[in-house]
Amino acid sequence: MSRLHPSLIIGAPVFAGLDAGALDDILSRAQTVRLSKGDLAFRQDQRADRFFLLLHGRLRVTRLNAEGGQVVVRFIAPNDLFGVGMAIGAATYPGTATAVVDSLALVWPNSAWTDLVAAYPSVAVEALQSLGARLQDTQERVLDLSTLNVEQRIAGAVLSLAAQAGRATEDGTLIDFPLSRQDLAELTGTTLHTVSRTLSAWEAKGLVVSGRRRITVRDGPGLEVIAGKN
Amino acid sequence: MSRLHPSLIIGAPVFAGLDAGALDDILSRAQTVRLSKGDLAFRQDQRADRFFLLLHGRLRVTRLNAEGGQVVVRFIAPNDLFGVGMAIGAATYPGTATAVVDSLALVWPNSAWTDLVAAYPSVAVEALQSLGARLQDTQERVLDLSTLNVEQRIAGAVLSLAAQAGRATEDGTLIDFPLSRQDLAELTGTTLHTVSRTLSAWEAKGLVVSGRRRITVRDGPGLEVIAGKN
DNA sequence: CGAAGTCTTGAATCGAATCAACGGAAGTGG
DNA sequence: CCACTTCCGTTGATTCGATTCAAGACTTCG
Repeated sequence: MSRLHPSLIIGAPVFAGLDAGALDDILSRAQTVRLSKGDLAFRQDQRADRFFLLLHGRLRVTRLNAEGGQVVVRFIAPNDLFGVGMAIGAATYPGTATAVVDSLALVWPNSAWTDLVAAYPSVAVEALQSLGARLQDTQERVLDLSTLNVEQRIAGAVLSLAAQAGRATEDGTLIDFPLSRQDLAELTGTTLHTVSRTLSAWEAKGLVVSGRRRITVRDGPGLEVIAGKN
Repeated sequence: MSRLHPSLIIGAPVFAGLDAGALDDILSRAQTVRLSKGDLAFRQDQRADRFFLLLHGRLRVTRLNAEGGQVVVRFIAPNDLFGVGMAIGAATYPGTATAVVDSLALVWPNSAWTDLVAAYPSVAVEALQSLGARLQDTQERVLDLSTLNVEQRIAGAVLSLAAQAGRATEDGTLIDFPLSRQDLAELTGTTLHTVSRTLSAWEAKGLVVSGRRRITVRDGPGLEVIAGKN
């Protein structure tokens, strides 16, 4: 097996501020996993015995309830740490992580977490910050679900995805991974029908251009007015 | 100022496993705050320069959005750490904490956090776990808001409050702090009207007994059937 | 005792889900 | 490479749960 190069993880916030030796040490405990489109990194309720860092691609994390209802918890971008059940004291993964495009990740056994935190305390601090940011986001989502109507929530979700994964094109900002109406519905607590109608209406007004699993934002400020967060 | 006794914080999970000397050291940096019913521990968007541990009483944390919509983020119980903006990298408090009964808390300046984490690493680990549990709860709430109807959500909220703050009485399990219809509505993303109708219907079926800011669960299993999480 | 806060209940309305049918694009296999 | 199937999206019609509007009763407290 070939050595992994430190440049792989130098951009990851969790490992920010560590020197080359530390990065080497951290990498020496990792393995790489390829995930083809549709493959799972882990499944909900499975024993959480490994954690991951996404190097390339995009993953969707979903969570199911007893009656079969499903929500999209989040989309994982490169340099995001995920599946850290151990660090937060969860025995099993709270959701299912699916590759939405061909992806590449690093994996560590859970035992490495304790060692890493002990050897490099900044890792725990960074993990705490990133967890805090996720808690904030999730609380914001509860607020949105409780106080905004469907159109406002969809606008907010599209804007935040465009900010997270936008790529400039001649048409506007393209959300740079395949995103279905169903995905957007599960992200905003509505149905694919309502999402479809909403996007059609926006397209008629020139706010977005959208197609099969593709959305391009043409008029961000216009969407912000709809989202009504300021 | 009189010395604070270690027994005050011995029950707090964040400080679990520390010896008497450590607890003394930690307490020596703290001050106590009394909060009368209705007082605020901190206000949303205020600079987060202190963090707290609740010793006695109950606090409600709420969060407002731009249009004046409000949700209850959580209720804080004794031994809970709260207002830890600093640890999670937030410059300001993300919500407002109000005492719902006369309460007593310990306060530390933010600067103490860095020192504590450095001197007692288990504090960071415990904080990570408790933050993880809160993230889980909040994600569960997103799932509930997205997939359950109002009656199911209210049932779930009542059951979880009874589990968190229940006291056995001859009538059943009383939620042991003042909880208005409005509070429950802001916790479940509905209106006080719908909560009132729902509780009235449940009372007619013998599932609960409720009155002004009081709810007693008479038939927990009955509510669990309604909540439908199993 | 008056005033503010909390709760209840009826009636009307409305936003979004559901039901239903179809069109088109992408992937699969012979 | 074409036929078939599956997946994804659109749009209309209908229904329904929950909000909104409205009025009044009860409780607590200064």
